[in-house]
Amino acid sequence: MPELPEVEVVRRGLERHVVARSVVGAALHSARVARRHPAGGLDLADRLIGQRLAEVDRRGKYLWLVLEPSLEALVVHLGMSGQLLVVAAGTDRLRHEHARLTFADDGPDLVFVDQRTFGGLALTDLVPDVRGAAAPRPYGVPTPVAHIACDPLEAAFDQPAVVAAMWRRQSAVKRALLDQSLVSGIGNIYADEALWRAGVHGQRLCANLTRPTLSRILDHARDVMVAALDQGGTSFDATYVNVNGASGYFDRSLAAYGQTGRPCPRCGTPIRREAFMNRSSHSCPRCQPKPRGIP
DNA sequence: CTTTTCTCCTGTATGC
DNA sequence: TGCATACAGGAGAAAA
Repeated sequence: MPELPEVEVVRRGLERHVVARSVVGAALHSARVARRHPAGGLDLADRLIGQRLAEVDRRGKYLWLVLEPSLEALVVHLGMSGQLLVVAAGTDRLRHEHARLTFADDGPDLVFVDQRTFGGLALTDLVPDVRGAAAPRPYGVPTPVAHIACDPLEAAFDQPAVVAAMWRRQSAVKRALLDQSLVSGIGNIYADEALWRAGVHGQRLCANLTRPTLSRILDHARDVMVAALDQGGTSFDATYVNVNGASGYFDRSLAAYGQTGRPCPRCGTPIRREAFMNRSSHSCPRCQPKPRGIP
């Protein structure tokens, strides 16, 4: 699943393959891919044509291209299975292809592919970046990103403030890690890994943890995402931007996520899987004891 | 305001 | 073999 490291790998690929190019054609193949664009897919496509992709930026799992001359943003969210692929101009439509941009230079097309269709595109205004005001972005951020918190890799990420906000919460610490308005970029995989590294069960209440412990969990979240990014970067193929290529290699380094029944790398106890928030949580029964009152 | 639950989607794996 | 069911889960709307 694309979380922060995978999205960053895609951002770097776009920087290399599409930034500074001008859109000459845009096709949206399904209404659903533009469902977050209120004016609809035709409007989105029309407004892209003739624009230059001036810059690519990211916050958490959101990705966007700054358009010139309109100074709007093409916002991309990959959802669970979205991919941006750079393919030779004019190649046949791909399986699960939902959108395609073609360029004035007759170079490769940019294709949005998404099997489970939780991802999508939108064209929105750029607004001043309030959340990241400590390290402002020259173009600002797209409207749908304005309510998203900074991610742990941003210069403007204020960890003491995030720790304080978490500590005030009456909710499970894993729920807080997944709340993109508190800290962005963390999904189910890296939440489980960060909690395993910290030796904390995800159903512990934030308010019952110490602030140093919460801070340590965020440190681990950052560390594990940087480690994944380092490996994703090495698996990047020069000819296309591939989300699966980014996460595939790091799979071998996961200690908890998806490791049900395998020995905990720290103590050897089999990793358990539990249902939480309508998804799966993976943890070590010995290193991450459950809080009281949780069966 | 804060916190939780529900819904969207389809390919793959598993069970009877 | 065939059909039904569970599962993967990000994010926003709706509900509590």
